[in-house]
Amino acid sequence: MPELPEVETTARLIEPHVSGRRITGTRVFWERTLGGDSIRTFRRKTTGKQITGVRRRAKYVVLHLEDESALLVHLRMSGRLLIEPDASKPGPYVRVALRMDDDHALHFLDVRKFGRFTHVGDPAGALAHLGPEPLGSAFTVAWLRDALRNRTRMLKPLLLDQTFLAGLGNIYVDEALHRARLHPESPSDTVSAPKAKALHRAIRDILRAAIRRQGSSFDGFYRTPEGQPGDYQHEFRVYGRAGEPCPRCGHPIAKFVVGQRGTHVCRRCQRRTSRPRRRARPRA
DNA sequence: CTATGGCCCTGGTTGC
DNA sequence: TGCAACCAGGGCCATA
Repeated sequence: MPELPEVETTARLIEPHVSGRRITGTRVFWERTLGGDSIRTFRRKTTGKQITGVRRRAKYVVLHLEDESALLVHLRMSGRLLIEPDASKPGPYVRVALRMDDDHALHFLDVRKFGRFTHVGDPAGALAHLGPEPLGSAFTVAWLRDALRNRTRMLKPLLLDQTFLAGLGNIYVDEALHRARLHPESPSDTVSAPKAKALHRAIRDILRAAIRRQGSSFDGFYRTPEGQPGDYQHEFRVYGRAGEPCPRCGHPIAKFVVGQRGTHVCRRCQRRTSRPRRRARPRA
């Protein structure tokens, strides 16, 4: 599923095709993709506007418009952005199509309709609830160590919480926890300082490597805007490898559910830690 | 603050 | 073989 590396790749690849272009026409084929606006309202807000820049924040592709508003694109499960010749008629799963002033169009495809293509007047405000970027300067070892210590949730749900840290999804969390030898169900405040450091490094290394490989493709959904699959799935150590030997120790990879998410661990490498039991009161 | 569960969706997989 | 039930999955919302 598209997570930070896939969204980053998408943003980078569409940027040269849409930055500086003007939107000359908007078509919407599934209204709920707009996340609240009616088709009429959305068309009014976007048609004629110039796209001044493309960025990524968390798992959003942000298309900045000339009037300081923006389009927030969230790929969710199955969304994709494509650059198409304007003449081409939208394929079966296209939910939104923006015609550009250079005879190309930006298509938002989304089989499962979970994705969003939303216009917001104040992008900074709309994104303000998100946690730090894992590859940004605010995400330091010290920040992570302290942030983990100040919470009590299980590690995996916490790392998936976009208001805690922005951009990780199910795949890269499983990979990072395995790399750092941490158990997804360990309470975050039981993570030692050295482990926090290892987790910090694992997250950054994995995300950077995945971006270098243009993300991960394994279920027929994610492709770059150029139609190419990513390559990072070949580097998975635990995700989707239930029953296979752990690449580090050979112990079979286990799969179970944590916080309603399929979760992959090596039970030998990743030992669950728990909070010290309340000491029983010595009685008389 | 944390945990749980439902909802949104569809195509692919599983079970009978 | 055919068909229905089931499942994955990110974010959001309601509830406890």
